[in-house]
Amino acid sequence: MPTRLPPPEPAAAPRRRRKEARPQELLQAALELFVEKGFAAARSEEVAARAGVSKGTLYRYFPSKAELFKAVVRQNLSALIAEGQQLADRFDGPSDELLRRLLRAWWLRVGSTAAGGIFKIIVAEVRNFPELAQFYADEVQVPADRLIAGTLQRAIRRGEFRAVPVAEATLALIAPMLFLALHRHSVGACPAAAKGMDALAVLETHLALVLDGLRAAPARAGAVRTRAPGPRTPARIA
Amino acid sequence: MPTRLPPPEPAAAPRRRRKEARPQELLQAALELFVEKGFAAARSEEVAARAGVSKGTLYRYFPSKAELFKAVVRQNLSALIAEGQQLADRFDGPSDELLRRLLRAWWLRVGSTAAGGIFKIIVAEVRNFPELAQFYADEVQVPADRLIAGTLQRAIRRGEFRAVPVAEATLALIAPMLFLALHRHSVGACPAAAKGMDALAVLETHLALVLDGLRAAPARAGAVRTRAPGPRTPARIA
Amino acid sequence: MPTRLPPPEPAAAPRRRRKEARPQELLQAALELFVEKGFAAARSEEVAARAGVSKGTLYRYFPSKAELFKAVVRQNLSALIAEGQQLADRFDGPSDELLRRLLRAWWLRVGSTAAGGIFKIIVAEVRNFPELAQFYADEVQVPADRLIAGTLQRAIRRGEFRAVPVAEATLALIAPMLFLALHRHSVGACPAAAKGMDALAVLETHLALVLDGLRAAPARAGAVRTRAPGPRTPARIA
Amino acid sequence: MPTRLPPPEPAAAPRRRRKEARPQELLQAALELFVEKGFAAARSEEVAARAGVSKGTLYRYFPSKAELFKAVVRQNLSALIAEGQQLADRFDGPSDELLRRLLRAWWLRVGSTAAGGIFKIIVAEVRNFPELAQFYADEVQVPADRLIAGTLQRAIRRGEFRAVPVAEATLALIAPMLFLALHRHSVGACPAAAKGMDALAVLETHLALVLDGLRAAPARAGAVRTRAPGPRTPARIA
DNA sequence: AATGAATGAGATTTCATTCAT
DNA sequence: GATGAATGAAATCTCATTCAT
Repeated sequence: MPTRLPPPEPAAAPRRRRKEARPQELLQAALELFVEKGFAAARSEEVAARAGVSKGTLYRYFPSKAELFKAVVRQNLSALIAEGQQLADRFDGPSDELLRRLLRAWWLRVGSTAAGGIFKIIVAEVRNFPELAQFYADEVQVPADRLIAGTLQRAIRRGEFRAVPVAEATLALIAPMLFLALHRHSVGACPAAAKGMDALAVLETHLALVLDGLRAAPARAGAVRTRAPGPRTPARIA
Repeated sequence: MPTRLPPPEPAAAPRRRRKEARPQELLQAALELFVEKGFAAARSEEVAARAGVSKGTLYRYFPSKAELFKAVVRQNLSALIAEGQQLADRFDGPSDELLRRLLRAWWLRVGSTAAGGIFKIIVAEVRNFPELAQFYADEVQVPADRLIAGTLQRAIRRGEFRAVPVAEATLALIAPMLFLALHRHSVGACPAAAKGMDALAVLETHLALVLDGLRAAPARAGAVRTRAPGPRTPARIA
Repeated sequence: MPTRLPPPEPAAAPRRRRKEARPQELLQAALELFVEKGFAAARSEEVAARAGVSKGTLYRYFPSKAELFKAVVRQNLSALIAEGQQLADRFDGPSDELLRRLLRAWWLRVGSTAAGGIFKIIVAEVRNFPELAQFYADEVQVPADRLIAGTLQRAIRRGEFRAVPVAEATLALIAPMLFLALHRHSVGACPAAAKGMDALAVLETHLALVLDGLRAAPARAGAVRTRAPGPRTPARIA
Repeated sequence: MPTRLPPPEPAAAPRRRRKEARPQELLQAALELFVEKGFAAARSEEVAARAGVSKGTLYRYFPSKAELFKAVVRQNLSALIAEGQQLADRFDGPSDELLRRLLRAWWLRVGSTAAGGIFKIIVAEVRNFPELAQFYADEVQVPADRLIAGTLQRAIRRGEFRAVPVAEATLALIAPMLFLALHRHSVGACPAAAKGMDALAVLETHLALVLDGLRAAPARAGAVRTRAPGPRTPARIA
């Protein structure tokens, strides 16, 4: 649970200690505010105010709003992906176990926290800020995709999963988790649309279903077709 | 079917027709632009320009940007939901067939078209525009939920589906579709992150897996647990 | 003498007429303010206010402060240079007469008016705004130099002037005029340093001296050496 | 002699010397930066950085940016003027020789060095900083004018020069030199407008011409009129 | 004495909305 | 009815100056 920042604490914290903690405090405030309002709508000044400093101070630490956002992304997503990749590299148990671990860790540390809101921002504003689009692709999308798709391929290679199309399966695997994260920070955060729901329950249901469907065993053959025979509409994801 | 706006002076269409077609053209232009840029970032003037009229004219038809957006939502989502509800009300075949029809229609007419971008806008900006949040909840969320959740309940009542928690299952059912729609209009539209993928393939895979998992039959009992026994983290969707 | 703009004149001028006069009024206000404060220090809002409109209106007509400045330069300098070039092209009297006409016209229409202040701005800020530097070089410096240097060469070709180094002579010719223009808008405009002086007297003195010195006749040979024999310090103008 | 600042840690200079040299280094850095960017646009922090100290230290030595600038002016201009005045006071050779010495010294020690850039600053920014205007008038303009005008009067009194209007002649005398100094630090420093030219050649040409014209001898009477008989336009230098 | 963290006024530019023509 | 000129509230970012350490 993201702990609230303590109030300014006028004299308690000596200058020196404050200064070292500043970037952290600013990043935390920025994460919160970006998630609440989005990148464009979040005002730098409010980020600063929430971290208990003035506008000018924010700019001492981060040269622009865009760089501030990048720092938020790095702090909250990059580390986790790197850890996941390390785990995957040395893991030698069954692949579905690896997948479960990766996805659960993601949910616990990202999806269910404020960091999950970053995806809302990306989804919402990537088209308006090409610089951020590129950054996100390089810093998050590519490594994360390599991690999950790589794990699926490992599973297929080891005969644990059927030979499914990897890109599509990757998306099907993570879509509900991302969607839940998105939801929590948008409609789910609105009084108007509030509707209590157990996110973890949804996720577990989803995971159970999908991992089950991926399994190599020929159980109930034909019941699950990887590729539907329907009309080939050209609905390609750009 | 969404057609491109004609260039400023289409000799074919006499002035009379243009005038009557105005609202349509404005709505179409607004849909496109809102989806491209988002609600806040789309400029009224550009909407007007894209519809071939002036800013002032736009305001003659819609009293504010917010009302324009509402009209876009009504035109593109409300009608489909109503149709779906009508279908559900008089349908008496198997429930999974009904669900397939509803979801396929949604994909064909919303998810795979510009209208699907409305969800991106909602996800991104509800929190910044409470008025829109309320409107969306009333106009889309509640009726759509009633339609899908109602169908699930019908299926359970008729013994076609197992007794799953309806709210969670509804979400798990629609999440990947919404997610794909979102994706198409955000990361998927960015050159930086372009990655060809067959959306329909993802959807069919997903539908097959999930509907399969929902079925009442005791097939491979235990393989799919509706509720995971793991630690009950309080990760409730707000 | 630059006539002051009339006060806003609330109802007298109909919307339409105002609109057509706007760019002119804005350019006039911009010229005045740029000359008073310099490019960087002049505030867009004050330019607008001086033209009797609001900040936003200024930006309807000129997309940025830099473009506004360019428009001011074009209006006040480019036209005169072009006229001068035309005169030179069809002039067939004695070259010193041509030079006198060119320089007097410059003084009357630029040097002695607010437009002369543009040189102050260029001198002061060209290094801080490379975009303006390039613009000025292309739009003013090169054509003006061609005009004057060309005239000197014509004079030399026709045997009217001695074979002086053209570039240096061009500078020596215009330096005092530019300097006077500069002076009028800087130190000369300060109460602290006010010192009445007859600009035209200075100029005529200068012209007389220099044109006299340039003449081809061998009068008092040696009295005026084009190039001093002193130690060749490498004091080259960059 | 202006030497480049040493890099941050010059082993050769012990801490002691550094400390004593501080004001010098700061003044040198300030001169360079003021000349490059102008008074308003030069950032205090960059001055400090260029002198190898921190912002705070700069403020320890000079209480404000304006005072720093004044110190730069005093160091670079006042001394030379005082020297010139001393020379003039005890000089008893021909006046044109005195003038040549004064102007050449000025060019060698000011016009051709970074100090010459101070005039660019004055020209550009006096109007925006009345405090500096007053300071400059008192500290530079008045004494310098007294020196040159005094010398002219001496020459006239001694019958060496004709009875020219002193103020105008003073200006005509120094204008090209100032102009060249200005030029070197503005347009001349811009790659866009670079045009090699021999500054000293221009100056010598000018000096030769003007001193020649001033001479008392009735040489070629009428060729050089001190005051043109043309229409008396009221083009007075403010 | 020296540092550099902090401040906050201020500058350019954007855009929803109004309303005279 | 249609137009587009005009407004002015914001929002990002800069920098001289102060002062705790």
